[in-house]
Amino acid sequence: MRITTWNVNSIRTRVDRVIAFLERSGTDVLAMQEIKCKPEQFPAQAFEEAGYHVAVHGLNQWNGVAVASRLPIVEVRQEFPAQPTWGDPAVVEARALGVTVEDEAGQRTTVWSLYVPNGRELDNPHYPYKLEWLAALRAEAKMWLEADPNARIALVGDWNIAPFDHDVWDMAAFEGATHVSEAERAAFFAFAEDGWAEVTRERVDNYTYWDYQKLRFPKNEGMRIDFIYASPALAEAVRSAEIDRNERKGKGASDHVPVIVDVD
DNA sequence: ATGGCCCGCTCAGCGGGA
Repeated sequence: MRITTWNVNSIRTRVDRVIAFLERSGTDVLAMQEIKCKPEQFPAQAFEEAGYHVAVHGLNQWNGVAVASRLPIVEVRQEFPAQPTWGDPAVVEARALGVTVEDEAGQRTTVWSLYVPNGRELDNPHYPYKLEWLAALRAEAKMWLEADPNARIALVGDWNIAPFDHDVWDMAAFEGATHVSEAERAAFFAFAEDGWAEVTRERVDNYTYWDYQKLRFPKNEGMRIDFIYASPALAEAVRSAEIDRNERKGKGASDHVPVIVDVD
C-alpha cells in the first residue's frame, strides 16, 4: 500500500495536477493539507472518476484537510479530541482528519492528515497555539497506541517544523523565526518518546517545501517540514520512502511536494 | 534548467503562508 502526504495549497487550483500525480504514482491513500475550501467546493467528482473515495474537512478558505483512498473508507474522524481552538470566536480549525481504510484482507490502516499551525512569529499568539496543538495531539495519539498497540496508524502532513538545522538551507535566515525553535523541535521529537517512528528520515534526504519567493526552488533553498510518523506496527511494515521533488517544477506547482511511503 | 510569490475573497487590497 502506497501512502502519500501532500500540502496541495488549494485543491481547486491544483486538482488536475493532483489527479495526474495519483495516477502516475500509484498512490492508494493520499492525505492532503491546505485544501482551502469547504466540502461542497471540493472537486470530489474528479477523484471519484479516478477511482478514489474522498473524505473532506474544511470550514472556509483557510486550512482544510482531506483524504482520498482507493481502498474503502470505513471510518472518518474530523478533529482530534481536545484539539485546541483559535481566534475570537474560538474555532476548532480544519487541521486534522482521521481516515481508516480497509484492504481486501480486512486489514485496517488509519491515516491522520494533519496541518500543524504555522506559529507565525515567536511573539505571536499563534506560536503558543502551535505548541498547545502539538501537545494535545501527542496526548491523544499516545492514547491511541495504548488502546491498541498493534494498530496501524500514520500521523502525516505538514508539521511546520524543521527538526534539524540541515532541514533548512541556511539557519542564519531563521534567526528568531518559527519552525526551528527548540520548543517546536522538542514538541516534534516528543512523539518518538511515545513509540511513534518518523519513517521518511532514514530513507530519503530532501527538502519538502520551497517558498514561491526569491527563486527559492531554482536555488534549492528549501525546508524539510512534511513528515510521516508511524505507529510501531505500521513502521515495521514500511518498505521505502520518496520525496517527489519533480512536483515542485513548472507552472502551477504547490510550494510543497508529495512525501510517499510504501508499506506491506 | 526548475525561474523572479501564490492562494481566496472580493474587485485593489489584504490576511495568511513559512
